[in-house]
Amino acid sequence: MPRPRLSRPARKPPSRYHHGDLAHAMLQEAVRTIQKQGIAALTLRGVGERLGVSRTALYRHFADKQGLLAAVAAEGFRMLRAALVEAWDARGRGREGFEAMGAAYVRFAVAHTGHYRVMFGGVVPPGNEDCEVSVAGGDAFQALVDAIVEQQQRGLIVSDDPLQLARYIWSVVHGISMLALDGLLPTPAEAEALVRYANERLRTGIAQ
Amino acid sequence: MPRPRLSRPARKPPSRYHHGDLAHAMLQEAVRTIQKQGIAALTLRGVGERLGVSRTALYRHFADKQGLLAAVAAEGFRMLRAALVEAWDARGRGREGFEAMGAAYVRFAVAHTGHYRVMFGGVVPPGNEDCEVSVAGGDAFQALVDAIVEQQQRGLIVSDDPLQLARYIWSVVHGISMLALDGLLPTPAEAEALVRYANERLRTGIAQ
DNA sequence: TCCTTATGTTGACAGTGGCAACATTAAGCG
DNA sequence: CGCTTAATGTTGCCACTGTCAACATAAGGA
Repeated sequence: MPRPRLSRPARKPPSRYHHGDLAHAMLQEAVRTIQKQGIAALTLRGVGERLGVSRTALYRHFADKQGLLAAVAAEGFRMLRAALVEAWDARGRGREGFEAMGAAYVRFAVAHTGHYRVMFGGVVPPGNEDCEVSVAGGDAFQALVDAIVEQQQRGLIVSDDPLQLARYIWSVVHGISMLALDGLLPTPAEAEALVRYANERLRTGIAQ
Repeated sequence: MPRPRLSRPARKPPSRYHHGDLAHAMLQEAVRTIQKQGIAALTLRGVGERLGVSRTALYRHFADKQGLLAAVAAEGFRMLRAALVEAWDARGRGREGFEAMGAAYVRFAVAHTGHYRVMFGGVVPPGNEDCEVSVAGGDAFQALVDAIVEQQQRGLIVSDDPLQLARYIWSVVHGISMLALDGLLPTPAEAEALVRYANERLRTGIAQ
């Protein structure tokens, strides 16, 4: 029940009826819920309630629950891309920066479980080449491709098809992230150790 | 409504009240549903209906929906393990067999989407070290470790910690599988090409 | 000022997982 | 054979969920 307005509304939350930036708040709350309790526990009613808003307010900002999840995935891919290029740039865009990129990937996955699980949980039905989440995902992948091409031009990496190389490397970091998320790498330290090991073996191969 | 029994029951389905092997049938039906329509579309009522059985019959064979999904995951891990050792054994337990193992992994993931999505979708809450699914998953992983150790003893693979090596290689094949499942590798042929490429780069590394 | 649009709310409905109580069959045992 | 008991399947019921339609409220331009 909406308690009667006691005094005239303050400046910052002027009305309490219109939230101001509900879409963003809902995204945040959805991510927090998934991170703490898993995707299955995400409830539109719960999100609304925790934000002090009605259960269907969401429909003014997202098409439906799928839409909310798609937005989470898209935001996740944008954040991932930012983390990747940041690591790559901050460490000199050389071999060191490239390895930092890998570490940044896994660190993102572990730190932002809520996003990551939605990004790769088969939640968004694949196919739509030009939907927001596909575009964001493609951009993140492209950051890796760009770094590979740059390394190839400096002769630091074999000059195979960059796309294939990128897929291969993406598989490695994504696989490590999944192992960590599924609790198969007990501690975060173990995850970082695996990343370091993977970087070494990635460079030199496993053949004797 | 159960239509009145017109003639005495035939031999094979003697009663129609007791199904005979309902647990197995439900597993099968659940997998089929997930494969065709995704995890979100899996409904206990739907499973029961499609099997000509009541909606709550499932509870005589599984604790709840989670239990059914856990059984799917466990069965998946057992099937995966069988596929891995079969490929490893059939191709001579050498380098060729080892690469066949990788190909078999990806082939399993692509062919059994229904199982694979449950195995790695974050559906089973991690932690329980000794639950059925954890054990089955550990066994599948162990098959890879064993193959690595055997290769190391023949001097075909660098003699690093086998566990770390196994995690690294598992990450590669799991990552490729995920890319394929999420539709990022358009055709199955493209997936196989990536596996072949990964095998080559896995051996020799990416450094120039 | 009034009208339009954006935003939030309430009521209602079908579908879902799950529990308790009941019905039906199979299986052991004299 | 008959009786008892456990296994298996069913129905009634409940709280909860996503979603839509209708309504309420606020913000902004004319």
